[in-house]
Amino acid sequence: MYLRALTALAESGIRTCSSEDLAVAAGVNSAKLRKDLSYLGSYGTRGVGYDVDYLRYQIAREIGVTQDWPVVIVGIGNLGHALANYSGFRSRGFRVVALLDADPHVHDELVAGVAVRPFDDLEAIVAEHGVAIGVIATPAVAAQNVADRMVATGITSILNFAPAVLAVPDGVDVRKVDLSIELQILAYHEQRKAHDAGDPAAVPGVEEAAL
Amino acid sequence: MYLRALTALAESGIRTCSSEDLAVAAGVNSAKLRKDLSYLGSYGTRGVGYDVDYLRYQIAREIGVTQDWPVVIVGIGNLGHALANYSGFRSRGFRVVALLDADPHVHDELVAGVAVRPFDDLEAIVAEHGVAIGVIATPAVAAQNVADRMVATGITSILNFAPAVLAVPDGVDVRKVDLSIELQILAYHEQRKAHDAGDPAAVPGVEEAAL
DNA sequence: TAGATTGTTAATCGATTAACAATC
DNA sequence: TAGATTGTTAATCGATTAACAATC
Repeated sequence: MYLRALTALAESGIRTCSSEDLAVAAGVNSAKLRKDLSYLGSYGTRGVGYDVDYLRYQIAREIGVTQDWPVVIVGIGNLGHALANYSGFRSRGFRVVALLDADPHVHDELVAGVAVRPFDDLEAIVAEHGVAIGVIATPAVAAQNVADRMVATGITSILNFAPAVLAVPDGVDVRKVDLSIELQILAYHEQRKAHDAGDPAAVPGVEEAAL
Repeated sequence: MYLRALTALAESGIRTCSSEDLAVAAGVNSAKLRKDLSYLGSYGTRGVGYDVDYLRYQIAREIGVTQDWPVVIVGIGNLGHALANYSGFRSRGFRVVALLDADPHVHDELVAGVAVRPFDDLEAIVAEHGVAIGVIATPAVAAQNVADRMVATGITSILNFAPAVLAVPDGVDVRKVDLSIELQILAYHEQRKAHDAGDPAAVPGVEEAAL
């Protein structure tokens, strides 16, 4: 987030910024920002602030954004399509080297210039490209099996879009993105707003303190 | 998450479960689960556990999943397409009532059976359908303007897929999903793994304690 | 009654933030 | 030197979890 905010600052011609400036741009508290940056090193100047380009470079180097990361996407439904075409991945060093799907009907179809291949090609593709990161965009029922196969082939990081809890061995990182839970959380708060406004259709709720 | 885990349990024929069972299914600690449920009420039976269907009903009622939520999606690129087609929304009570885009080239195009309309139709659509939730799937530069217009029309919950920090008034909820930051976090950990394994190409990192 | 499991308390843990000495 | 701002400490806050009395 800080990297992104710094890039935006640089693009608007700003060469130097204070922790307060950057914190506002990133939407966080400035003390938190300074503490976070302190884990990377001491890249600011007291009384002056941070050199935008220099800090950008240091953060980019630290988080490995300079490397090229080959990625496979499994499950080429609507979401898989969108992910394959998502420009934000490519521009941040992620290269989609293969799209896999268990359904033969979509095989050889071109998505974002890449042909969809059978899921059983996973091992060969991971070995060929040195893939470390896999993306799961399958239905929930298929996700654990896909994860198991990914782990068996040596993938150690998984981005899971399927609404399922994955069991993986130690040393494998899983991050989960659940689009409909995000909407549900918003809907819950909407309902609470209606309730607080005295709408009689709203149900009695839990303690606000718990939220 | 608990609701989803309970649904999965119910579908596999399980009628009763302990907090430990449900915690495992949801991927959390059982003490946390019991504490979370305690905010809703006291729906378990000591010595026995929870009735799956009863607890499902209570959670569903509490989070408002029984209601129908009209939603507008702004920005019909790849991601907007995928979101419009995403079956997980419809099945959880979210109804996409309109797709909006500023680009006239995509107007009247049918996506998931819904015609894309001009962004300027926002006010009319929100008023007509009583929309409270908006989804932003535009490029980052357009996001703040879209959010401002949404807020002006009375939308009070925004799901933001654009990589931008949105400024909104108090009382408006924003949730942000940033797909490439998720991948970047995985890539960061991958880099750390390579570093810890002694790969000389890996850069020196921050303290593990900070992660 | 004995065993099991909840609901809740209190302890622990970690993240956030205010405050300020260091220093440009 | 005076003003500004970092880097870091210590306080605060909130979330997680262990432990256990309540009770089925």
